[in-house]
Amino acid sequence: MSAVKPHAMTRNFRKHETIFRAGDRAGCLYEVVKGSLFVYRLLDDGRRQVVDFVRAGDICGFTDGPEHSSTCEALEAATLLSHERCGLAANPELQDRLLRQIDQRVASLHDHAVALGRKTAAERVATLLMRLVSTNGPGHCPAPEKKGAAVKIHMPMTRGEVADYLGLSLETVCRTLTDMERHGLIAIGQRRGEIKIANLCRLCFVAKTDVCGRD
Amino acid sequence: MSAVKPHAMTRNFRKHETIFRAGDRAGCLYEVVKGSLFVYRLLDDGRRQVVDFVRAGDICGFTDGPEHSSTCEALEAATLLSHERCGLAANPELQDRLLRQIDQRVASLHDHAVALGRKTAAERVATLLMRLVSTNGPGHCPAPEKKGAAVKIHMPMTRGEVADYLGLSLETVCRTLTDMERHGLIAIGQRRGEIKIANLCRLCFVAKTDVCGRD
DNA sequence: CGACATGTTGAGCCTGTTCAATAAACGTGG
DNA sequence: CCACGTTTATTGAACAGGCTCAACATGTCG
Repeated sequence: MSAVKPHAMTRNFRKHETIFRAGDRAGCLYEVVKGSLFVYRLLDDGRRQVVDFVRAGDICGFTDGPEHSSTCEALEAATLLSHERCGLAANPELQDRLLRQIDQRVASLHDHAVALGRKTAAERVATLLMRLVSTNGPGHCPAPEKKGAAVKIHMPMTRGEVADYLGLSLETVCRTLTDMERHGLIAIGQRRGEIKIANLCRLCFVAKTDVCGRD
Repeated sequence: MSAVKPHAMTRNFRKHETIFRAGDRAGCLYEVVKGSLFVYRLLDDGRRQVVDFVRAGDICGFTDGPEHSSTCEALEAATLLSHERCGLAANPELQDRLLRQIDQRVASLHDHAVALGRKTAAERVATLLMRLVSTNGPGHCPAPEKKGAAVKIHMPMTRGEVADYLGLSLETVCRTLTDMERHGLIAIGQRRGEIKIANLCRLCFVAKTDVCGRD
């Protein structure tokens, strides 16, 4: 009903399609309905930092100033709801969701800063794997009912993308995953993006996420 | 007038006083009127990451879940407005300010992620110095009217705090600052926290902030 | 099936760390 | 205002984690 969501528009994106580019005029906020995106920045010499993963339920498109300073790309096929910023005032229901999103986004970005600033390569990789498990937001044990159980996860990004997210080199990500497999922490499937975590709690311990220790 | 700001309360904090601690129940948002704060997280082994600096006009206290996962401390004497979260719905004027803050906070956290993940020690230090110059938000040249001019700044934090913000060791921060002084980029004052930037554009170039290159 | 992208592994190097000693600045009380 | 203890800053030397460059293997998709 257009009365409820005055300026919302649904759009589908394929893997690797661009949602917005650094420099684009920033008129919209994007709400992920299905799939996932990632947001990155580039330095002129080509260095890249993935600053956020955005998943179903999350909102992105935030930017200071009239233009985007980051680029946003679909990590896998995704469905988005785009909301005109100018229609925000007239949409208190979206405002509500937006306010709830802030806490999640900020918490996620804080987690990321801790990983980038103070964690070792193994801790960073483990942290990411744990994040990929969690269906609940961060800050909750991803699977409290199956502590210590084995879980299969899908990692939709390449080693290079993981590296650029974790502030590591592609090779270090590779080596770290191989090491984890050697130590029996995970099993890397033959199909790309398939990883089996042998023991959640053990991985959580390596990640130093502090989440397991909270209860 | 209590009708305008139903649940707001002004409080003063001295340098190093704690605003909230990790684990505290998160009932309030804090708006900085004067001074500045910093927000950090600790790992159990003592590693610390400062995840955000919060300055006049900024809002902090965001957290996923019912408890704070970070600690917030006054960097220098500060005046804060605390707003009960439960009163937010009844305060559209604050909601507006809050929505505008999101863009700034997220942009600042993204900048920080780029620094932590992909910048060298010198680039990180330069980036911080540039941030301390800017009275305008990030994403704008801090002083477009005096490109290339000398500027005096006040750095209210210790080397250790800078290090924990930039994901470096205290010693590296020291050495980097000394190097910059040797190269004539900055002059470190005899009084603590006093730094003179010899040439803004040169420092901006070292910071690889991309801000100077935008126009 | 073949071409191309992605992933894995190795060797040597470099940036930033750690540990340790010294120096400078601050604040307090006389 | 100065002496003294404490905190913060600086500098040096050796080490190490992660990077770079390079070769090779494995998947994937047309």
